Amino acid sequence: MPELPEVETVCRGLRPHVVGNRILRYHQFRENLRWQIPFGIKDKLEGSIIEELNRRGKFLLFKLNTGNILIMHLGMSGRILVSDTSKEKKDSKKPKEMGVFFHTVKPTGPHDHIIIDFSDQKRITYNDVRRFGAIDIFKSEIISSHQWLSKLGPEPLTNHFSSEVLKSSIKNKKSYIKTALMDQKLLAGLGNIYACEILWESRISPFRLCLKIDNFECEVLANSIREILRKAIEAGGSSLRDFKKVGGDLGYFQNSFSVYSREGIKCKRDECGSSVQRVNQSGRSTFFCSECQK
DNA sequence: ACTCGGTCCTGAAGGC
DNA sequence: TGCCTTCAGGACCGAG
Repeated sequence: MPELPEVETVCRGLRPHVVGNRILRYHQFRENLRWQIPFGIKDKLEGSIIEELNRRGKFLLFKLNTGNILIMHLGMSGRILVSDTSKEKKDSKKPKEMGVFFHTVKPTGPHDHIIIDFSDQKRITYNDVRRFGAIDIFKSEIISSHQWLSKLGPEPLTNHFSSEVLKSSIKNKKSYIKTALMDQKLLAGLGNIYACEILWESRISPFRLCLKIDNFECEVLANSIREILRKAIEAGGSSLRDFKKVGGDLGYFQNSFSVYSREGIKCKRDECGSSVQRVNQSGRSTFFCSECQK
């Protein structure tokens, strides 16, 4: 689900709730998401304070005061929601089982897999229908040493990325440019939606081979990448089916899509009389305008 | 070394 | 109504 703008939106929404906050309780309701959740994660998290929350590509990085770093990926359908348990109404009709008041936490909705309670009664819930998400915890001075991060390409919105960097990473590739844009080793954070949108903006066909993209086109592409991502973040990401911000609100960049999910609809360029096509490319739907994109 | 298709998982939508 | 197929924002893995 979430590409860079959605993960950035989650990161910004979550940050004021969790940074400086102490983790009181960690609860998980299954032992795996995409992969096994590491044993011992509960003990490493409980009692520690979150010092920083950052994003790298599509990963969220929670830096703890213990030196541990919690790393999360939302996969296709992962969501994080924040709630305030002090405001929830007490369930007075709840039977007192055997007169014992064990503090048990149960998932509140289907596909709630992890709940983290903080000392100020804030709660974050990780929900993931398809369970392609992942979570790990590790300790290292060098964040990029983690295997999920070590092969990631540059961040598109920093000065580690430029048209020259893009050019040098694609110049010998035989694959389609669209496939390359979605390759996290090349560039961190783009997925199917934004790859389609960026190519339309750049007027470049998704079927162009990387090695045939010239310097000028790389410059156009690099500018579109920065521009589209910046606008999508500003809009709070795109909400199609699963994505919601941490407070439950929707992003609204989907209203600005030029091609994605617009099969059969007229191309957004006024001077273009053509309509958006959808084709299968390397197993993913590609939306594009064959008139404007060459 | 590089590239591509299959695969994991659940649920929504559409055709018949 | 119900059953079946297709599709979905990701990315690892193994075959070629």
